[in-house]
Amino acid sequence: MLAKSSTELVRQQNSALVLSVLRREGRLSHTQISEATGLSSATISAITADLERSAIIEKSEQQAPTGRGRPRVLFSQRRDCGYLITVIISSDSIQYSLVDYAGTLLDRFTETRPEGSREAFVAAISAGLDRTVQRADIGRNQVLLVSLSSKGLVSPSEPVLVWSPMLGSEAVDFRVALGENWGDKVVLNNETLLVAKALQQRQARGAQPGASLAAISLGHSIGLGIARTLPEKDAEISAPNFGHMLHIPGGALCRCGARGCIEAYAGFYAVLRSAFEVRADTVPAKIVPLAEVDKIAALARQGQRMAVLAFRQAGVALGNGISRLLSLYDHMSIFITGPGIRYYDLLQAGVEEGLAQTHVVRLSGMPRLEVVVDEAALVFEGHVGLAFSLIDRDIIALRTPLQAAGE
Amino acid sequence: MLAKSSTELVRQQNSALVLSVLRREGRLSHTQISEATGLSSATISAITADLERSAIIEKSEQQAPTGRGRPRVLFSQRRDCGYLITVIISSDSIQYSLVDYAGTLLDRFTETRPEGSREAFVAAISAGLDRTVQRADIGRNQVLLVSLSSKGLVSPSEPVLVWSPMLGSEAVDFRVALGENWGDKVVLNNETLLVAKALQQRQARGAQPGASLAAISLGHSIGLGIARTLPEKDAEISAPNFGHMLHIPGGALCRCGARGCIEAYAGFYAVLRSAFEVRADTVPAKIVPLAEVDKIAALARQGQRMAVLAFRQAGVALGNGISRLLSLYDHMSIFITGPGIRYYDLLQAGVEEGLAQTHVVRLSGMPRLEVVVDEAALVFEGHVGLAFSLIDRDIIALRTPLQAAGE
DNA sequence: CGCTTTTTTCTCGACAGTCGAGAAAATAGA
DNA sequence: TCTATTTTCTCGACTGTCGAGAAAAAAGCG
Repeated sequence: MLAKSSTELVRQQNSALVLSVLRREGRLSHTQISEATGLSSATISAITADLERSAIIEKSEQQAPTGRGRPRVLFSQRRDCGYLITVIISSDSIQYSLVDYAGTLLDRFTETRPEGSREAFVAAISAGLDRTVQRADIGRNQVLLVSLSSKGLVSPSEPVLVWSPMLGSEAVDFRVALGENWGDKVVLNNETLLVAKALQQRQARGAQPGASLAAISLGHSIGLGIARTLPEKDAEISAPNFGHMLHIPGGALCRCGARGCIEAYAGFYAVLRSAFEVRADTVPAKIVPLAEVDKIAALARQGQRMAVLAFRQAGVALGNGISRLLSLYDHMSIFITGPGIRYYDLLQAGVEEGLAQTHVVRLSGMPRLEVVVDEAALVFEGHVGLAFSLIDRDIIALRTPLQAAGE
Repeated sequence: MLAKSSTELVRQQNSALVLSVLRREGRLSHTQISEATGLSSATISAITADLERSAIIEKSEQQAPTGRGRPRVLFSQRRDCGYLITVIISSDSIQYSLVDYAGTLLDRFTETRPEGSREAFVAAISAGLDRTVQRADIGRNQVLLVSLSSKGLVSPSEPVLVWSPMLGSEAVDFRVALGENWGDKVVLNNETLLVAKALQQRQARGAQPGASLAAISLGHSIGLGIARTLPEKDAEISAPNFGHMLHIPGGALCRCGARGCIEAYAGFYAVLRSAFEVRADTVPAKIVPLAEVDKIAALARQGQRMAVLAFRQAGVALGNGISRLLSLYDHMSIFITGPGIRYYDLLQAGVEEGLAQTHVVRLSGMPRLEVVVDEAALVFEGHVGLAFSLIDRDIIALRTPLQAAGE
C-alpha cells in the first residue's frame, strides 16, 4: 500500500539527507552540502538554519582559509546534542561504549558476563548502563539510544533476543527487562548483522555501485548478516538463522537441541567432536577453549587424518549453507570473519567443494569469498552507523512539533 | 543512500496513490477517493483535474443517485488510455491475453509452444504479440506493457530468462529478442512470483495486517515466490531458485545437471524415478505425462510400498526446503499450488516430517500450510496487479513533461 | 412551484517547501 | 584602498497541500 506524501515530509526527508551526509563526510560547508545532496543552496540555508535553531548542528570555528573569497563556515553535529551507548554482549564479557552525537568514542569499559541466570544477566546490563552515564557524568535523559548486540537470533522488529548460545530459547525482551530507565530507547541487533552493515557502509563510501553482501562469522557458533542493496532504496539488512539452518537431515546433534544444523558441523565444538571421533549425538559443551581448537588445527596442518577431515567437514557444511543462501537470495559477495578465520586455510577446500557442485554456482559462478580480520572494529562501526541513522531520523521527526511551539 | 525530495515528487506520489486506490476499488467519487487516500478534498480536486486533462481517468456517466444531495461523479481509468498484454509461457503452450487500462480482459487465445530451438520460441512469441494487436485492431503503440511469465529463474532487474526447464541455461534476453517492436516495453517474471503477488494482493484487500507469505508450485519443476511485507513500504516480491536449491549433497541427478536439487526429489520425474527404482543418476525426461504420475499415486493410495516412499521422499525434500527457507527469511505462511496439489495427501506427512525436526520450527512452531487450487487464475491476477502498478507509475512520471508542454 | 435541506464538488486564501538569481559579506592579492 | 573571488544569504516565483466556505445539484416539503 502506498502512503500519502506532503510538503512537510519533503522537508523531513531532506533534513535527514543533510544530516546523513554530514555524518558520512564530517564537517561540511554550505556549498559542499549542496553539492553532496543535490539540493539548492537556498534550501540548504533554510534547512541548516532550522537545524541550528534546534541545537542539532552548529557552525564550527572556521578553519585555515583555503584561498581567497569569503571563508567557508563549516557545519557539524553538536557533540552535546545527545549520546549513544553501545553494548556488545559476548559469551564471557560485556563491553560498554559511550559515543557522542558527533560520533566520537568518549569512554569504553568491559565487564565479565555473570554466569547462569537470565536475571543476573539482565541486572548486569542495567547496572553497566548506569555505570556508563555515571563515569561520564551525564544525565540518563541525555542518552538518545542504547544499541545492544548479541550473537543468536533477534526479532527483526522488537528488541527481543529469541535464541542465544548462552541462554538458549530463554528469550529476553530488553524493552521490559531494562524497565523504565532504558527500556524505551533500546535497540538490539545480531552481531553479524552489524558486521554486514559496516561492510556495506565501507563499500558505499567507496562510491562503487555497491552490490549485496553477506557476512559470515565463524566461532563457537556461526553467524550471518545480509546487506541487500535495493534499487532506489536504502540497503536492507537482516540476520537470519544461518547457524541453525538444516544441513543434514537427522544429522549431528546441535547444542540448540535439533539435529543436523550447520553449527553442529562447523562450530568449534563440532570440529572438536569429529576430530576426536566422539559420537555425533553427544551433547556438546557450551564453550570450547580456543586453545583446544588450535591444537587440532596444528594436528591438521601436520596432516593428521581425522583433524583434516574435521575441518573439511566444517568447510563443506559452510559451503553447502552458502550455496543455499545464494539459491534463496540473489548472488552476493561473501565476507568471512570471526575468530574462526585463523583456520580458514583448513576450511577453504571444503567450502569450495560444498559450493562447487550446486546449480546456483554452476549457473552464476563462484561467489566472491573474502576473509576480513577485524571483526570487533566492524561490529562497533555497524553499531554506530545503524544507531545514528535511527537517531537522526527520530530527532528530525520529533523536533518539528517541539520547536514549532518554541518559536 | 537517501534521496532528495521535492514538491513535484509529492504530487507524483499522491497521484500514484489516487490511481492505485482507483485500481483497487473500481470507480470512486471525489469524496470516496479523499477518504481512501487520506488526502484533502481540495487536493483530490487538483489531482483528478490533472489526470483528467491528461486523458488518464474520466468521469463516468452518473449512476442511479444514492439519496438526496448533489449526485456523485465517479472517476475511473479510461479504458482506451492504453493496453496490457500478458503472456503466460508454459512447457507446451503460450497463452496471450489483452487487457484494457481499466483492467478488463478483452481477448485471450492459446497457441502451442514450438519445440526445440530458442529462435523458434522467440519468433513464436513475437508473432503471437502481433496477432494479439491485430485481432483487437489496436496499434502497437497503444500497448503500454507486455508482461511475460515463465517457470524458471528470472533476472530480478532485466527481462532475462536465466534458466528454464525447457531451454536450460540457454538464456533469453527478451529485450533484445523482441527487438524494436516490443523490446522496450517488456517485463518478465517468474510464474510463481506472480502467484505470490496475487495472494499478497488478496490478503491486503482483506484489510488484515498481512504477514509475509511464500507460494510453492508443485509440478514438473518446483517454483517458489515470496512476498514480504515490510513495515511502511510496499511489499517486496522475489522468486529465488528454490527448485534447484541443494537438498542432499551429491544426491540424485537433476535435469539441470547438478546433483541433489530439491527438484530431483520432489519434481514429477523424481517421483517416477524413485517409484520405479530407476537409478538416481539416470538423466531424467524433460516432461512426464501427468497420467504416469497419476498411476503411481493410485498405487500409493493402495499402499504399494515404493510408490508411497516416492511421494514421502518428495514431501521430505519439500519440508526440508521450506525449513531452510524459514531459516533464511522470517517466519511466513506457505501456500502450496500447482498441478502437484492433487497428490498432496501423499506428500503431506513427508512435508511435516521434513519440517518438524529443525530448529526454526521447534522455536517458532509449524508454519501455516495451505493448499490453493486455482493457480492459473492467480498467475493472471498477479500479472495484472504487478503490470498496472508499473504502468501507473510510468504514466504519471511521463505525463508531466509532455502535458506541461501541451497546456 | 418555490423553498429548505442535504450532500457533494469546487474555489480561494493561507501556509510550507524548493529553486534560481542576484545581493551581500568576507577575504586575498594588487 | 580597491578589485577579484568565493561563499553565504535573501527575495520573489513556483508548486504543492489544506481548511473553510461558496457553489452546485438533487430530494423532500408546504
